[in-house]
Amino acid sequence: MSENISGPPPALMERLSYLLKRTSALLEATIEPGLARLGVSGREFGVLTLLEAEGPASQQHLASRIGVDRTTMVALIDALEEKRLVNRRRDPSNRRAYLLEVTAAGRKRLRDARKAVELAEQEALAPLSAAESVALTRALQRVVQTGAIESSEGRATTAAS
Amino acid sequence: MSENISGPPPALMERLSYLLKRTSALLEATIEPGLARLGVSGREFGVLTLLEAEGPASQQHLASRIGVDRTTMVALIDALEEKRLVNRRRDPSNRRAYLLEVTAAGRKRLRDARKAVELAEQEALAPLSAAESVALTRALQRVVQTGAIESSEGRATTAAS
DNA sequence: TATTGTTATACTCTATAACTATA
DNA sequence: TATAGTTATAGAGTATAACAATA
Repeated sequence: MSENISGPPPALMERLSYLLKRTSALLEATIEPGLARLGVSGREFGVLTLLEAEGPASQQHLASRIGVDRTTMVALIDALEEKRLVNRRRDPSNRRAYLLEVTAAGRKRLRDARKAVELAEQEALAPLSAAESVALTRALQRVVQTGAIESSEGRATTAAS
Repeated sequence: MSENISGPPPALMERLSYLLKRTSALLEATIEPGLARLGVSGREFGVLTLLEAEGPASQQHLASRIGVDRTTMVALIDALEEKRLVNRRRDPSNRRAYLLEVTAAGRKRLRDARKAVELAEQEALAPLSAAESVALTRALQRVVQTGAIESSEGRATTAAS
């Protein structure tokens, strides 16, 4: 009947796993509203980013790149296609597969979404100096890079958005 | 039929949200096997840590501290109680509530689990220098601390383990 | 009337198995 | 026989609603 505005548990603030999960959730919560106003989810933003960067690709390719099953990809692309942000074209050289491509509207939407995401990222990183933010990003990049190499000898790990 | 050992998409490696999610997933994947061998999940480890640090507490208190619903807490405590790691005692001053407490076996298990977690954390952070690891932890702590303050004016965000 | 723990239930997310059309 | 996309379905995880005991 008193201490209800708790704040994060000090006992967990030294646990890197907790810090990462919580920071990730925090950033996602900061990002999602902005993206929602633009009519895309975090994951859709990831798919659009990937598709623009790595050219026309099949659903399967995209799925493996993003770390989800190909069956999960179906609904994702369904939604993006319905919003006219992505196009399904048959691959002439393999008519089982699609060549997915970002539409003009999709590229425009992606630019706006990227701005919204970058704004949210800056907001979440407000307590850090510019140099610290860069250091954080670089550190995470190295961990992911190394971890990805090692886990390619074992099971694959997920993550989109 | 060639580029199958992909690695992380460069297009997403500048996205902090992606880096955080992926690092978090990577670390969790590194931690879980070690904890599994000790018979606890990541979330159970979090509950034990919290309970040891913040003394006897009710399920509701614990749930709000960890950011889950009180109904979710029931099964969690059921499992910990069945393993004799946590004890349910009625609160004499409020017989609706429990006073949950870590058993002696629970404290022992927690010590072992903490060692396993710290080992996994070091493994995941191997590509960073000691100074960089500390900087990463400190940076995340500040982001979480600040973010927690701001989101207490809005909705609560989750994260356990 | 409100609160703690509980259960039943529904919802979300994701993967596995099985089908189709292509190869 | 294998592969790309699809569908149906099942499993994990979580929350909402409703109930009993207590306040």
